[in-house]
Amino acid sequence: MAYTLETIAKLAGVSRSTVSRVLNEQPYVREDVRERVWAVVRQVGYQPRAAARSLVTNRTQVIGLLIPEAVSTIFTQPYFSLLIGGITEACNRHRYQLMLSLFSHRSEQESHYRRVIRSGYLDGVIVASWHEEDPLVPRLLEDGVPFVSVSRPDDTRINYVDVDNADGARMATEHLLRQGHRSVGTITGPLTMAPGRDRLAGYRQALAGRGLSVDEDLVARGDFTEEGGRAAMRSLLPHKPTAIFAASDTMAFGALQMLKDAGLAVPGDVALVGFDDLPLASIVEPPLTTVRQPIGRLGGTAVEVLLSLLEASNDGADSVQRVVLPTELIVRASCGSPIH
Amino acid sequence: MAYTLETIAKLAGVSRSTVSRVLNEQPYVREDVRERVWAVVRQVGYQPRAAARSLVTNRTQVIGLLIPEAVSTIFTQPYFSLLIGGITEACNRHRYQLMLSLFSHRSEQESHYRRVIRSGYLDGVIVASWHEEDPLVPRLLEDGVPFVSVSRPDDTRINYVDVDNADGARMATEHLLRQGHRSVGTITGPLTMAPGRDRLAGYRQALAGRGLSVDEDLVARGDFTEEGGRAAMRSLLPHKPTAIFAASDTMAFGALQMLKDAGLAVPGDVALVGFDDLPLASIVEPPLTTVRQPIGRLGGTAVEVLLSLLEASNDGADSVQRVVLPTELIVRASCGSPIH
DNA sequence: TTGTAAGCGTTATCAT
DNA sequence: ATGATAACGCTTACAA
Repeated sequence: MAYTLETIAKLAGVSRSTVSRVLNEQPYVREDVRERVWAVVRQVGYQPRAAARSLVTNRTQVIGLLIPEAVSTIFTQPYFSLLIGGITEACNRHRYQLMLSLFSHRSEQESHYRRVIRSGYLDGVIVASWHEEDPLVPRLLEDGVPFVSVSRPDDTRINYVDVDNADGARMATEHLLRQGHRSVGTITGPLTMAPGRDRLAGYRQALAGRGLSVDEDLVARGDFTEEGGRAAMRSLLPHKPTAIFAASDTMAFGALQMLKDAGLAVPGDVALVGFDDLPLASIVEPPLTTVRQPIGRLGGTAVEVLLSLLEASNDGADSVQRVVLPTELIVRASCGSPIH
Repeated sequence: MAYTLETIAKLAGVSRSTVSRVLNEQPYVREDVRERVWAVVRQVGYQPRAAARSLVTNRTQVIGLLIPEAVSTIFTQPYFSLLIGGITEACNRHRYQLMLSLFSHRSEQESHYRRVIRSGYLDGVIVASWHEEDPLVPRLLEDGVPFVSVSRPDDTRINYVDVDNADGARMATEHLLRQGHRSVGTITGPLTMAPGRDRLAGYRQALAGRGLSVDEDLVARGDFTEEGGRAAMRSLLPHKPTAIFAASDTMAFGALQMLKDAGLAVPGDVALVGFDDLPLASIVEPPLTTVRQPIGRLGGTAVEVLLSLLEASNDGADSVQRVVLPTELIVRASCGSPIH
């Protein structure tokens, strides 16, 4: 039932090696032989065993997507869906497979790491949404596993793709300032993640650019989740901001709910700008002004960078790759009309 | 650098087979030897090569999730996120890996099938969101690949897990009828998918149960997407339904937008009920009455059924497994207050 | 209880 | 241009 190279070889009247050559599109096979072999292969629907092949080539044609975050957190945030979509599409294009590795608990991570990474299942890895203190990334580095991060890390040895978070945040905040707002608050992401820090930095830059000092009471820390956005907004209310830059749409949605619950109108009482431009951003009431980041493209680019890394590791070349994609301010109703 | 069984064997002063026995928790190894081996294994951080192991065991500890639908379609529907979440969690629990296989184009499917399924990458497969005319499933059946569908198929040889779609739709429609509505329309899913057909059947049952005949003008065909919901709703407007049962929340959201655009109030002018209970259902304005299906659990159960299949294929047992989970009507504001 | 040796299905090296 | 044959790293009879 299960065909092997040997079977095909016999049927085609050649040797194993010749079949292997044909299958791998290698030269030095006579044209008619090549065709004869292909004919047999197609006829019986032969497909080489990946395990056998990988045992000798040390390649699996599989890359992993590691997201060291609770499963529930991940899939309530459309960000990840879009990211995975982009990654998947790129994988298909390059005929690579994608292994999805999400850990609910930190404790799973260790056993997972051994089982999956070290057992040679994967040619390389894309790491998304990791915190600086996570032991995973240093370990990948140490073990020499080819990987790319989808956010800018502090460590300069790490390959990454990211958007210009600070710049996006700056644009968003400047837009609010241009509308005449002077009491602009922000809901930050987790400051253990570079995007969280960078977007906060962009917010500060915008204020500094106008010669304004940052009122630390107007800086509330969130965690990129909707619930976090609600909580942060609640803590900001007493300080009466007239505008808020939330470091993610999801947090902005939470803030929006909180504002509604508090009887405040958006943008009438408080203007609101998010970050991401999730599909939902244009649907909520009022539609959310936000900083669009090309999340899908981010994922696709990560794949491409990773594959180029795998290529390079064949040659021995070995320079760090960094890709930064631009963001774009999408103005909708939630920030009020321009006052200039 | 890369340790093998041989290395460990030497370091521990035993043979390859003994190390293998220890690693696989087999009996007939002296306790002190066992400990000596483990010590070495841990010390050098040895991890068996998956490919080598799989070459001889014919097992990979990897299952695949196949979704033969455009990537973009998939990830704009939270249904899939929740499903994948449930699957992932179950995989982690059982120490299996998950390979994500989504095809954008039908043409990719064929090459994908060969590369991934037939090359022995996977022990088994979960298939979600497939249409009856899709050649994929018959092919899996023919090739004897262990798989479970996450929707009820027509073919009785297929293992599946699903919710009771007809029952859920019946509950939803009956609820609308109980409120006094007599002009109840429906937006169906694709009728090439069992859930689409079953939910329509449930709608008809409910009407029949009240001795009402179905006005076919009030049955509009959708495709489970938001855009499809909008379009279907638009086609229903001329027939002036006072209530709509949409076969998915996502379509209900689309319908909701269409109704708003048409200047109709929900539930004032038209009552609306969905199906799924996505997180968003409770957030939209007005909050959506809907039929809750335990999507995550559906995914987890699919994994469990699949693994039991893999077990069984060792023994030779081989009966079709079917699991049907219950649904629950969640009443919110979008269907108006009960009139009884 | 332990070790020896024969595969598993490929690729890769060497002859021819 | 083609065919033996030796790896690759593991499991699993079979012997001891």
